[in-house]
Amino acid sequence: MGRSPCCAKEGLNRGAWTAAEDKILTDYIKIHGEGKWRHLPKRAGLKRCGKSCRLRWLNYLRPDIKRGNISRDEEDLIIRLHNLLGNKWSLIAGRLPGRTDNEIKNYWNTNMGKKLQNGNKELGSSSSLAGQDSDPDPDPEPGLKPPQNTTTSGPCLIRTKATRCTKVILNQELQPLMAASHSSTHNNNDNHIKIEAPSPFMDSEGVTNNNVLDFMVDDFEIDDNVFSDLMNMKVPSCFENEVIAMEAAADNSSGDQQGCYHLCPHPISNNETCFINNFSDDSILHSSEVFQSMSALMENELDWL
DNA sequence: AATGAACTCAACCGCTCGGAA
DNA sequence: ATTCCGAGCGGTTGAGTTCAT
Repeated sequence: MGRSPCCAKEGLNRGAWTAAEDKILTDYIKIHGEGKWRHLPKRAGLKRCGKSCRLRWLNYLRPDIKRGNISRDEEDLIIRLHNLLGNKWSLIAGRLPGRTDNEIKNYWNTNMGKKLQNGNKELGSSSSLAGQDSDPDPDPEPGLKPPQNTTTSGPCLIRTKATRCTKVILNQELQPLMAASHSSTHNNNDNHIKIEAPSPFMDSEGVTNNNVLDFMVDDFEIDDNVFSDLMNMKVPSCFENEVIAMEAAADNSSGDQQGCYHLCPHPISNNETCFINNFSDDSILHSSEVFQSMSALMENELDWL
C-alpha cells in the first residue's frame, strides 16, 4: 500500500509565493505557532501544500532568518563542517545561526563546489594527504588546510547533535600500527569503541576495501600528540552510531612513511575526508587514548547541547 | 541593444525516520 | 509487531537574473 500524498495537488497554487500568501502564512503562524503543516493550509486559507508552507516558513519567512551574503567566517565554517559532516545540510545549518539548510546547500553547490574543484586540481598534483608542506598555495581554502600547530588546542567550535561515537573503521595500512601497539591485557572500560567493518571502505587510493579490521580497541598507550591533534582539528563531537574512518597513507613521492589519519562521518559517500594531521613512521598511533579522549570530549558536548 | 549561456536560489519531490495508535 | 502520519532531509528542477558576446 502506498502512502497517501501529503495533500491533494488539484487546485493548489504552485511556484513562487506572493506577498499576500506570505502574509497569510506569517499571520497564521504568529497566532497558532508552527506545526500541523498538513492542516495548516486549509485552516489558514492558503491554496498551498502543507509541505510548501513549511518550507516557505522555514527557509524564508521565519523572523530569525539572516539574509545577505555568506561572510568569510561563515564560509570557513561551512567548509570545515562539510568536511566533517558531508552533505548534512541541516546539521551544518544548525551551526550557522540564521542560515537555512537550503541556503547552505545552494551556496555549496554553486560557490564552494567550484572553488573546491579548482582547489583539488592543485592539490591533486601532490599528495593531498601528506604533502601539505610543498603546497604552493599560500592561502588555500581553510577547510582543506591541515592544522599547522598540533600542540595548541583551541576551543571545539564544531559540534553536532550527537554526542557519542561507537564505531571506527580502520583501513589495512593502519592495522600493523594497531596490532603493534595492541596490548594483550583486556580491559572492560566502557569507553571502548568498537572497531568494525560493516560496509566497504574506500581506501586512500579510492579503492573499495571490504577487508578492514574488526576488533575491539582496548588498552593502548597514551600519545598526547594524537589527542592534541584531534583537539586542534576541532574534531566533531562525532556522530552517534555513525562511522569514523581512520586511515594511514604513505607518501610515495617523498618515500617517507609519513601518513595521515582523518575522520569523517561517512567514508564511503564522503570520500573528501577531513584531514587532521600527519604522523611520521616512528609515531605510534595510540588509538585507545585517542578514542577515549574523543569519548570524553563528546561527553563534554552534553553541556553544550 | 539583442540574445544565448551561465548562474542563482526558491520551490518541489521522493524518501526516510520517529512517534502514536 | 505493524501501520499510519507528521515532520524533516537532501537531491533536483526551473524560473528569473546576470553575464558575455
